[in-house]
Amino acid sequence: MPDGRRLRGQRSREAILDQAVSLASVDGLGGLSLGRLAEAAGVSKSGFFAHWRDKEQLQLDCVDRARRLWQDRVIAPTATAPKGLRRLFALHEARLAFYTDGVLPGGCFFFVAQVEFDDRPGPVRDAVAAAMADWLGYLERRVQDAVDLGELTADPAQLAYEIDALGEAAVTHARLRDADAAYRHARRAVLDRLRALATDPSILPED
Amino acid sequence: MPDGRRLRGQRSREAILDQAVSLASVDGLGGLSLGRLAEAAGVSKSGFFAHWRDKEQLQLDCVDRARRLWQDRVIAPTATAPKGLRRLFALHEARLAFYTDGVLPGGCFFFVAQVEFDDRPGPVRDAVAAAMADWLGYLERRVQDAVDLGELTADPAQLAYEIDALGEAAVTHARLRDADAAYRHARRAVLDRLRALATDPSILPED
DNA sequence: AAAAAGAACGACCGATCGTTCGTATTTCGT
DNA sequence: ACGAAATACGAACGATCGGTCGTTCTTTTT
Repeated sequence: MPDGRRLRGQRSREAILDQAVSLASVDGLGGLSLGRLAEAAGVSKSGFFAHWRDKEQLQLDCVDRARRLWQDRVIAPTATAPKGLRRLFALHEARLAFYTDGVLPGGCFFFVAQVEFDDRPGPVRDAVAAAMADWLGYLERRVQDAVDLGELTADPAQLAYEIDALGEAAVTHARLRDADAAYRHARRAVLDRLRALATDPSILPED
Repeated sequence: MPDGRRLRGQRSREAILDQAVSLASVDGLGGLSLGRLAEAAGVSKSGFFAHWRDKEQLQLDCVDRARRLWQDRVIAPTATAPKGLRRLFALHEARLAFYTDGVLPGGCFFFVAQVEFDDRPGPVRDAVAAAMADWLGYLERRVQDAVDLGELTADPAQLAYEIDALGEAAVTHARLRDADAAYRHARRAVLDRLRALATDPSILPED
């Protein structure tokens, strides 16, 4: 049980990590520079190495931190929605809220990370791939829930791909084109798709 | 009309540019290093500056080059398909073929570029945004064609967003998860969506 | 009280980054 | 034939990169 000196270290470690995830959501895990990170976190560059052996260790911890952030801000809030179709759509809306609320300045950590590392073998790529596999798997299981409840007729893997793709694209569309239109299209696309596959579309909102 | 010396210069300029687009499709326009680019293209690093004033000029030319590549390999081949719904789906299939054929080692230049520059103001961002606006606009007009022919009932901007999102996501899914499944899901998603909106679904393949 | 461990620092390292400069060679316009 | 222009080069520049080292101060452990 840490306190005193160790507590202070742990606090600054978390402050650095939060800054790192934020900066990485904009410039990527590679574009993240230790000098700029240290400056933004208010520590010296060498002080950084008291907490991480090298940049790669920080990157791996960033993936873990971003995972928990996603868990807390996207997955957890949907627990109040009724299991099945409505919770599935709540998941999509929570994701869009994550973007519109500006939780991360770059929009989505994993979106940047997977584009950056999908062609770069190594431990970081594996961690990103595992995180994406977990997320997609979670989506699939929520689709399966709705199927099991008789609310939906769908292939889970197929529908999970669609929901993820339609939500993810909102990040860049919002930044490079029209933000309102992007989120509106992303929401409408999944809503229409779910209503089309639903046994009883009336349990979902009309718009 | 260039020849002789000028011709050689133009050739090496194009060779460098092709290499740049290829490398940038993997590491991004920023991750692209002039040293590695020069080495890959077989010229000296300083020789590069005989063709471009600075890195930004190269990046802008890369955007232009990638646009023409997309035009030649995705848009042009769909000219043989019947106008309307079938040409719209042919466009999606041509895009997936662009990925599966491995035209660019990183999959899609613009995918990487837009993630990289959506938060970085400047001329390159503007060029990327313009290219994406052109592509999305083209998609919308092809949707509108199908609507005008009475083959489709859809909001062009909405459907264009969906088709683009469902195609784009295949790039990272193919690299980080299962390639076959990614392309299968991407194809199936758009096919199902178009068949659902079609006046006469039988003019599209069943699978 | 002594010793071990943790946090943080400034100074510095070699490598690489984008870029500039001077120069040599070759072809083009006149 | 001749000067201008284009192509390409090697060497070097300042800046920044990730990372190391030695040191100081404080806390924890023994």
